[in-house]
Amino acid sequence: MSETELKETDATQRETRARKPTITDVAKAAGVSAAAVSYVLNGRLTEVSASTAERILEKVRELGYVKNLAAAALTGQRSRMIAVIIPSLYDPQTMDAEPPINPFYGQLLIRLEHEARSRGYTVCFYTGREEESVQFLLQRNMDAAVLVGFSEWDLPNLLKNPGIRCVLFDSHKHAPEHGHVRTNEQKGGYLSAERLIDIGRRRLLFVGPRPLPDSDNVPSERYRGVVRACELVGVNIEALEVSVSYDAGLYAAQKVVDMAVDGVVTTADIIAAGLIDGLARLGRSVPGDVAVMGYDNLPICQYTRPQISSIDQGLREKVQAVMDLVENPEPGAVRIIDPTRVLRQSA
Amino acid sequence: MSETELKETDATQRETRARKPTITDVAKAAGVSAAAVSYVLNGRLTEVSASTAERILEKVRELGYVKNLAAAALTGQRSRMIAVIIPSLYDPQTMDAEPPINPFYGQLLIRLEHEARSRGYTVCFYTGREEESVQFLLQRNMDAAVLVGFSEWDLPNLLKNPGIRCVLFDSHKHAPEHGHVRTNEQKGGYLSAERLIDIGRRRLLFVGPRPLPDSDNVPSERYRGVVRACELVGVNIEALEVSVSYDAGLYAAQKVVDMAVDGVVTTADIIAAGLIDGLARLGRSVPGDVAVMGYDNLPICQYTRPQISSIDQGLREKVQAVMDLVENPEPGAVRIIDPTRVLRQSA
DNA sequence: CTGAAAGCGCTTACAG
DNA sequence: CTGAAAGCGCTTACAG
Repeated sequence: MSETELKETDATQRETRARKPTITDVAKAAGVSAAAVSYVLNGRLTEVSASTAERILEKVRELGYVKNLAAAALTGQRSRMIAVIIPSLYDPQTMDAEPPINPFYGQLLIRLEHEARSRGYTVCFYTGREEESVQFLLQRNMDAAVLVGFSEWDLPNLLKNPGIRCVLFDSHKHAPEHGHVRTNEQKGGYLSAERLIDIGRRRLLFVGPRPLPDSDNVPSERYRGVVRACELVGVNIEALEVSVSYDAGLYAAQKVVDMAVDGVVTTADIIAAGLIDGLARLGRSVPGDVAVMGYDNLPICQYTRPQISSIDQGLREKVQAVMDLVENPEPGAVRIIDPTRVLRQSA
Repeated sequence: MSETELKETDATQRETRARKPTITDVAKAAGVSAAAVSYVLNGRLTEVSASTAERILEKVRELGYVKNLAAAALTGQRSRMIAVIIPSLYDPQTMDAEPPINPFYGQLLIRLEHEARSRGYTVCFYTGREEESVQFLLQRNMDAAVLVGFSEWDLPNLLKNPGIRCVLFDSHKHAPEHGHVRTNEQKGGYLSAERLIDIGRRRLLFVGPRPLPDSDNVPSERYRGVVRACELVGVNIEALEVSVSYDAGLYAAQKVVDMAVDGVVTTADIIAAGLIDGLARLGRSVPGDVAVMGYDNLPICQYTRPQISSIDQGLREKVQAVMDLVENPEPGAVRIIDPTRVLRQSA
């Protein structure tokens, strides 16, 4: 019995075919081997004659064949999936997502997906605990994890796991095996304070997560920039520790009044939004009595009254840098993007 | 030569092992077959003795084994990945994501991921064109696609492809093969208009995407609810067509003044935010001269001055309903969630 | 209760 | 230039 006969028998036995055509279906239809189809699909044109390739591609179209990427990934290829991990989204205690979520993360996700897709990547999104995210990344065979804004957190399991490639985004900790993308935070702080000084403010307050003298996390770096700007002209500066939320800004308003400051550097637009509202409630005018700088340059800067002057962190560039490092990892690489100042009404 | 000897030879030949342990590695370490490991991993405890299971689990821990879900999915299992498709995120012409993105989508994504994860699903996120998304879903073997807010768009390739399970979110088109989750839009419109009427407004304007008499898309349904509320008390109502953005709201302000209305129903908080700012520029007070209702009850409702009274669409419940339908598909099912009214300052 | 075998859909050397 | 074979990591009947 010849090979051909055997094959035909096989074919007839499987009358009821799975809905989704496979590479084998295409191969049969085109009268070639699965290997040939694979070659054509992967652009290895030297391996197949032009006419066969043509025939194969026609069958691909005809059958509506779509490659199963999971199967392809199994043979040692990259999965072309990346995961965005945002640990700070939830209250770590309760893991509850109920309360105000900084709209910055939505922006980031959307921008990142756009850039990733243009390069042929799919983005998954994960907000669980660290230990679980290690499991997740391994299970799903992610090409890389983009770790967003972890500050004092340790992520030893993630960072040390040799099977996981990471790109640290807005994270101060240096991981020698991984890539890093961040804004020049000192410059951001400097630009912010400088504006307040330029418009004649002399009693400044920094409002945001606590800056630490011996840390290089985001708020600490920003504060450093603020201090630098102040020292240049001998202006007074203090710091008020609050969390990153609208309510925190609201709360800060009373302090601002008590301390009789005339200019505030915040570390987030949503803090600024809360502060502006809080000050209004206390009968203070912005920027008249107190000038306020935001940070991130989110759309909400336009929505508040007065509109928020802010620092744009160059998200577009940062997202490109992230994908560059995903595609061409450079262990220990640090990409630092310069922020710019966007003036509106609040300062 | 015995089987055992052969196996040992094999083992020694692969001294340099892949970093990530496989089911076979675990099997070898535990001295059982891969099948046994698989059974234990999948909780088929009847197939394996308790002592063997124990031994296997120990090795799993010891080796740090993590299952490759892609491989598992290959054997006909579900991938436990879902994709959130948001076609309306970009300008369909340019596919450019630059300009204002409604923060609602960020909220939705984050909530959905939370709910999905708690049920063991991973969420991917996709904003490409329809044709490409079909390809994407098939390639990635997604269990389901959550189609967010498509209105006049046709998605024939997506909806008709038998290989793709969809859950339509806030989409008016009825797809008999798929599940649907939406808000009771008529009620939302009704609640919004009712509030304006309650506070004595008699010249109302509906501001949002154009409502159509013969359509049951989101704005049309909301408008219907608005009209119903107005007819009950003989109040005048007109409609102004704008896109969903802050700038559109800003633009609408002049019209609102020209038309001398005293109450506005918008279809989105960001429209309301723009409108409020636009009215302020024109020297009108909100809610004094014009009362304004938002829609979605986003965090930004707190940030504006005055704060926006809005309609909460019950996102939490909706997200649960979506996942219910992902797990237990009911072709043609429609889950309708009732919205609630949240009063602040703007109305 | 346990193991060997076949298969999921793809890719990659390796012979012809 | 083309095809048969082995393998990726897992699961599932099917014999023992």
